[in-house]
Amino acid sequence: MNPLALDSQLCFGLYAASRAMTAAYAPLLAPLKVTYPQYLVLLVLWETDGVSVRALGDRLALDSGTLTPLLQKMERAGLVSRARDAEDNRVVRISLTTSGRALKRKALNIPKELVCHFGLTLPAIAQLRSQLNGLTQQLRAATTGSTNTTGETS
Amino acid sequence: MNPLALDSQLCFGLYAASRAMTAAYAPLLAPLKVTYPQYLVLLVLWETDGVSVRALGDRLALDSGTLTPLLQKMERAGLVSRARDAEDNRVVRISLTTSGRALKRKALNIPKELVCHFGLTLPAIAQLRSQLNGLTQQLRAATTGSTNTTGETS
DNA sequence: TGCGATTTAGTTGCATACAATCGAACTGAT
DNA sequence: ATCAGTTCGATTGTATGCAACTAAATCGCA
Repeated sequence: MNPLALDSQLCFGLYAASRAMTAAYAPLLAPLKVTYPQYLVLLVLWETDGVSVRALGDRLALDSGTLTPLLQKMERAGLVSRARDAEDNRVVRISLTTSGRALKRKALNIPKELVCHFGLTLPAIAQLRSQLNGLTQQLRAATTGSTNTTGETS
Repeated sequence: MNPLALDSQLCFGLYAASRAMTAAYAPLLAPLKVTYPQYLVLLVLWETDGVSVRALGDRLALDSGTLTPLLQKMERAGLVSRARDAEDNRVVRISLTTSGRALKRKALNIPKELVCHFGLTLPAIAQLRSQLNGLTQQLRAATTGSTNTTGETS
């Protein structure tokens, strides 16, 4: 069997599924006037308002090169405010505006609407998500810890 | 339970896993001097040389807006050649150069190297891939078919 | 045989991703 | 206090993705 067959690659399965998922979100996010990554930022802020750019980046696995322009757009859109931390002037804290908080109500039914299209049961989704999280952990360990070829879980 | 909890979202699991996978490929692709999407194009061409841009796009779920500049870069890099089809002058066929074909040998061990980092068994990978493919199908059906709820093929 | 609809690649504009780098702000050992 | 080292967010440059549109070529039906 060809080890380089496209359809045998888990990487391509992930890549295709991830983009298909983003495309599936697009029509649901359009009424909120936010993009998919902006929606992810909102998910974090709706859980924990006032996080630093750094904490946001840790949570979403995105760096400042991606987040800074994205957050500036959200600020211009009136969804969040950005302010230097008084304690530590290096830190920029992101806070929801009234408008950003209000958007949560319009987003509440998005998960349900999507699940309707999944063709999967809720437990199957949870199990898949769990597998993906495990895979992500393994990949990150293998990538950043590339000095460690022994396969240790650290 | 909060339906908008970031960690409960399958979408984020996919998004994070996909990017972690791309990051894991980076060091393995660096010696080949290709990016991850360019590697996917090569996987297709190593299977079927001389495909049209359209067929390539169908296979990878990418449109000409993404593929055209990417293929032009690969042409400048000497990996592929692009030529109009004599039969149908709208079609551009992508063919591997000698250099592009030779690269396959250097790529042969990439899948094995990555599996070593997965922390998953081969059957588990195959099963995960299968689930992801099914999910992708469902999402595409739900997305493209959303404008047309009547079941028309147009 | 015309000719409007369709198909194909290319182009443009916008929004991520991410590596590399920068400058300002903080930290800790001296 | 001081200064090398670190952390933080911003900036720059490159490479996707994708929607919307264009131009050329082909198709199909009256």
